[in-house]
Amino acid sequence: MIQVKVAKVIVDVPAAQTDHTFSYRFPEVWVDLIVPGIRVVVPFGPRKIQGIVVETLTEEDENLSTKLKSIEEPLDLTPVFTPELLQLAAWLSEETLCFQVAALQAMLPAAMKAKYQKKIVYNEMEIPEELQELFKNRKEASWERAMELNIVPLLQKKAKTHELDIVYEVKEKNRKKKVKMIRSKAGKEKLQELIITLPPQASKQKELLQFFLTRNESVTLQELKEYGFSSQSIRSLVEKDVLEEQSVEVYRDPFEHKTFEPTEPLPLTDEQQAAIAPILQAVEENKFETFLLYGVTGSGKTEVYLQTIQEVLKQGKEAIVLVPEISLTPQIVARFKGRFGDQVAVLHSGLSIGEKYDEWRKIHRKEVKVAVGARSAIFAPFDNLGVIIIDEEHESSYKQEENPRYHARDVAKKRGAYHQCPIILGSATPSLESFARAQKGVYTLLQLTKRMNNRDLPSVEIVDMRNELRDGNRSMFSKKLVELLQDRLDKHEQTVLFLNKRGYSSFVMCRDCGYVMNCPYCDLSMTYHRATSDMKCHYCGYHSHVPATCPECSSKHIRYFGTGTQKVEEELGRLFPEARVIRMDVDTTGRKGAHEKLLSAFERGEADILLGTQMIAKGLDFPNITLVGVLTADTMLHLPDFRASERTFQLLTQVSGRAGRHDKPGEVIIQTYTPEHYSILLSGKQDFLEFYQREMMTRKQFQYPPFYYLALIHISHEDVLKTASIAENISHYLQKHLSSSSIILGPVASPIARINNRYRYQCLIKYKREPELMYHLKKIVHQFQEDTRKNGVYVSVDVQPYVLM
DNA sequence: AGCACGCCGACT
DNA sequence: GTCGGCGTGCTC
Repeated sequence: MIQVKVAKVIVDVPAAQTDHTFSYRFPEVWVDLIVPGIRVVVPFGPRKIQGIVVETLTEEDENLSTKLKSIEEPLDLTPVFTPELLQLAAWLSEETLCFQVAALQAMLPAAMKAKYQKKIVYNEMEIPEELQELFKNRKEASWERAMELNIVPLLQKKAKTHELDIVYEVKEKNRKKKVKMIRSKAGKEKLQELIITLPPQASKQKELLQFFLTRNESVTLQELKEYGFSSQSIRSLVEKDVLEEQSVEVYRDPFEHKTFEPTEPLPLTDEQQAAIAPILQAVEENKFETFLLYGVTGSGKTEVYLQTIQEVLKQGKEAIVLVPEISLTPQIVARFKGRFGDQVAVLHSGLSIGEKYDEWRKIHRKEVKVAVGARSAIFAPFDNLGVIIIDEEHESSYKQEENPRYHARDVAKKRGAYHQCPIILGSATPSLESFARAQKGVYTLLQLTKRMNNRDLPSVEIVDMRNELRDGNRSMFSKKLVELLQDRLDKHEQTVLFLNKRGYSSFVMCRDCGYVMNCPYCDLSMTYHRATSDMKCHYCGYHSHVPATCPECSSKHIRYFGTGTQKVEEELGRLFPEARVIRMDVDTTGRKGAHEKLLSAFERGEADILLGTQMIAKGLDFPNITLVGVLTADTMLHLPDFRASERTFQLLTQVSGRAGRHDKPGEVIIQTYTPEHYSILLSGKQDFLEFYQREMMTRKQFQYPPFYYLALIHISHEDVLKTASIAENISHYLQKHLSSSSIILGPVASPIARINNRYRYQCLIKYKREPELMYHLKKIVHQFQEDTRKNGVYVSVDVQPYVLM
């Protein structure tokens, strides 16, 4: 009996019908190459696609397996997934109900996602007249060109007779960056000899030889050119076999022009000492334990992380540090690079696809031991983890809002259990979920209650804007804030002004009838864009001109509610003409590196006031900031979201923490229309514990996390009635199959009732214990995914959702 | 997802 | 009669 090598492959086709392994044979010579975790190209129907090998086995050849197609080629030399990550992907797709490919894809840098290209290859000698236009004397042409020329049917006909073939190619998106290096192939004597024997007119070549007499290592082509050598003379010597040209793979270095000040471990305070001791013990004992490091802003959490990592490295293990997307400022990178130098890889959204790929490869090749990055860095392909740290653990950016809808915290726990290593969740304002777990003893609570060097927390004043209005102040700056701003300008100290833009998008309204322009396809008001001076829908991309008159009442009184940062900036200019203002928002930080540039300009004191949105709430740590102003504290408080209070408290506390972190004491002004609300009141006192108690009562009363778990089901369809009826069916199914202790809300129309002309309904499940839940959810999704194409219904599930819209 | 195959309407 | 519309089923 003949034995056949078979690989089970997950193919790169995200669809319900292909969400399983496909078996392929592969030749004996590839046994060492085709292993679980490697990417391959496989034939799939008429095309070639990428796949990931998840298992290999040897089978007896019983005709059956001879029918299998064969793997086309491997795409990697070593597996890109460790066995642990393959296992993790399987778990992830189970837990988040996503396709297996989606889970696997989420673990790789974007550069490794396959790109497909369709092309036409001509097989016979003479290209006929009617195809000249397409092929232009070459044997290959792109499919796009054929489409342009409108000759696809002709080509399909010719493909049947194999006069030509339609070929499907797999291409990698990103190539490795290579640099041309030149080195001498000959010995010194040979070079000397050539300098003498070459004809006198080859003077440049002689100079080049002279150069290589003094430098016998490789030199980059670029460097040679900088010395004034031409590619012509280099080429001549390469042809003479004296010099050699080789392509050497290099990393793109996002921090090329930056030096990181090396830092030494700082002496720990008693509190820090007490906090780090149990962590170090867990590291030493290889114990999987989750710590919640609750430390007020400026209490030195980072130093605890750094010294933990130091211990982990000493044991020859690796560390992952997660930081929230936007806060990964150079400041934080600098602290890790400064302590651990080139042992650190940085993975975050500010890097280009190529740069991320290179940083990822450093981990893959075991050239670094620490990965610092945003959410997806939790999948760093380490195989001997010693600790996982999640800084600002309450941040919502740790939850991915598209498939796979995972929370990095859950993945961290899964990996921690596998590697038997501790997890540290750090925050000045922990999420209620985490703090409740710490209270119950599921997590180990560690506290840092004092700021470094016993600096006081900034004094916070809450200003009631209703009083301001009553007193005739209609501007967005309270008298107190204006006063303090002037004071800081006089003292040459810096101010951070924070504008919570959410719920404030710039819309256009008719002042006579109150008409607001809505997107015709989505139930949303459209946003005004000053740059293009048109209206745009942020969900479907539809845009149109701003009407000159109101479409409803023909009034000419159309008003732009473009509140945002631009307007504040204008008003600042009016109030303080001498003030230098840096504005940070999506408009000014759009380009790569802009974010960083603005911040460092502010750090150098090139501006007096930094004005911005969410993005400036965290990570800022400049000594000269002594005033923080929050212009509208309550804009996010009234969002239809059970976490609105929590988010408000967290944000205000974080922002306040920006002031007075160094020698000078800080002041904070919080402007609000609801000063009596506990999340505003308590953030002013920086009293997390009190806030926690109050908010827990509310959550208990309204049956929300952490007292209940959530699962949200979305249903969408072009037809409202159809959507509602499917939602109704799903709700019935749940009522029938879930335990009576679970609460099923809905079906109701989603807060955004229509996007892209599809109506949206949702069902929210609140549950405490529901062992069969995943089974039922899977069943629901499968049932309706099955006829997605038949009837256009789309059903998706978000387990433990963060956004309920 | 893509692609091919197949079955119906409006054109040379 | 054929070109091309998109409904349906399959991909190891």
